[in-house]
Parts: sequence; structure tokens; C-alpha cells
Amino acid sequence: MHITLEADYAVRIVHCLARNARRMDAKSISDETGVTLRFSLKILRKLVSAGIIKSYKGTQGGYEVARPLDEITLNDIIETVEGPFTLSRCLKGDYSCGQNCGEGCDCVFRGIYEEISQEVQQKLSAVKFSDLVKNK
Amino acid sequence: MHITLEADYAVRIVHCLARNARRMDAKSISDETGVTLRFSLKILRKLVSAGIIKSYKGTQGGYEVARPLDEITLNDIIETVEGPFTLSRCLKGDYSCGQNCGEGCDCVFRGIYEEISQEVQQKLSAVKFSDLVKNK
DNA sequence: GCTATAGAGGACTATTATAGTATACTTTTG
DNA sequence: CAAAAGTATACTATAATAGTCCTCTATAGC
Repeated sequence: MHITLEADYAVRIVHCLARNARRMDAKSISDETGVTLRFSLKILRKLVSAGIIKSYKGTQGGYEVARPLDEITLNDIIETVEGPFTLSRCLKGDYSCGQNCGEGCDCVFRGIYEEISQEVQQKLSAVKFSDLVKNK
Repeated sequence: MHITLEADYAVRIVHCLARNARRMDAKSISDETGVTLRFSLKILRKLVSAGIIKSYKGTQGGYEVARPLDEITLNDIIETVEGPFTLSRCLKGDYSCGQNCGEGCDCVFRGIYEEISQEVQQKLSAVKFSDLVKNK
């Protein structure tokens, strides 16, 4: 019913990198966001794979945002961690509503759920980190 | 991240009552929706408490919708089962985001999450069962 | 006023998803 | 080549969801 803590953390981690505007190692990120180091590392890796942040190994290594802040949206982060926002399981490939919700059953609700889900995705995509950092 | 199965079932159960437009006992509802009898009973009770449907005990007992179909919305059902839709835990009383997401920390994201959540609630409130039954 | 039918209430259990940790490995810089 | 960092994956714990069971109460019809 709500986004996971992990996604919430991911958002805060990117926000942390965005507002500090410098390379930071996992420890500093963990300290500043309050997310445990290990869990931070896990989330950071996902963000790296998604191309939202870049990582550097070795001494002086750490993480930086990978692109301009106005090209990173809330939706990017959330989708990276938990896939596209969907209001109902109807909208995920595997799930089939029992049956009988009408004849033929391409389910009365599916269309509505889909429409709302897409609007949420759009809203989340409209929120850029450049704005989030400015009026902090 | 998505509404629970229970809420989904609740929606289907009310839809079932709405389109049949007659008193039905739990067994028939269970058969028609594919939700197990026991779980149906549990959900039905919640819907009764919320005043969305009425129940009748004894022989010939069962359930009926409690008000006109254009006064029952998708949001009514979902809210009954799992409370108002909230995109993030930020929006629930108990939860506090770690800290440090800016000074003072009434958290940058809270406003955005709240706005989107309210829009979802409005969208769900706009869907009346009278419409859902018509164009099944 | 009994009896069968149907719902109410709440405690309980199982399953799954989320949250978080540990361990072993690789890369980079000085 | 050693220390500092990130990578990868497997594992465990916790909490939320999903679903069941048992006992009780009300009502309609005989």
C-alpha cells in the first residue's frame, strides 16, 4: 500500500548525494541518512546498475550522481528499487483476478487501476532532484 | 506498493453484490468471487461495520448493499479495508524519517507524497459502483 | 419455544515480502 | 603490495498479509 522503506531510503540517499554535490563514500552516506551501512551499500548498488549514480573503487572511492539533477526524478529512484508503481496486482503480468467479475473478464477494475497508476508515475516523474535541492 | 489482496477481494465482493442486486449469503458470494468462505466472511464483516453493506442473520439471511450504488465508491471499499491510501509512511502518524534531509526536517518529500496520495484518493472516490455495474 | 441456518467476533496459524546482515571477493590508488 | 573502498550473493530475522478455526448470537420457520 505504500512504497517500501528501501525505496524511501533510496530517495534519501540520492537526495544526500545531490545536495552535497561531491563524491561521498558509503560510510558518510550511511551516517548522514541514518540508513545502516550494509543496507546503504545494497541500495547504492541498485542505483549504480540503474545508471543513476556512479561508483568509484579504491582509496578516495565513493559515489556521485551520474547525471544532471534535472534529469533525475523521484520516479527514477522508486522504479529502480521496486519497479513501476502499480496500484493493483491486476497490473502485473502473473496475477489473474479469480474470475467472474463480468463476462470475459478483462476485469472491470483493471482499466481504472491502470489509469491511476500511470498518473502516479507521471507525478513522480515530474519531481526533479534539481528542485528538491533548491528549496530544501 | 500495491493495495492488498484483501482490499482487492473487498472490491470484488461489493461488485458482486452490486451487480446481482439481491440479498446473497456468504457462500454464494464466496462461490461467485472465488474468495474462500472464511476470508469472505471476515471481509464482509468489515464492510458491514463501515456501513457499506447490511447483513441479515438467520434463515434467508445474507448481505445486501446498504445504499444506492452511486453513493459507493472504490475509495470507500479500499479505505475500509486498509485505511486511506498513502504513498509513503511519512504520511502516517507514527513514522519519522531518519533526519538530516534538510534543516528542521519537515522533510522535503512529505509534501509531494501527500499531494499525490490525495489525488489517488480523489480518483478512487470518483469511481462509483453504479458505473462499474452499468458498463460491465 | 426448538432447531436449522446464517452471521459475528476474535484468537490463531501459515506464508510471503520486507528489511537487514555476513562473508568472501575485486578493483584502485598511493 | 597493502589499505581503502565497492561488488556480489547468500543468508537470517521481522513484520505484514493472507487465511483458518472455534465459539457464540440472532432470526425465521415450523
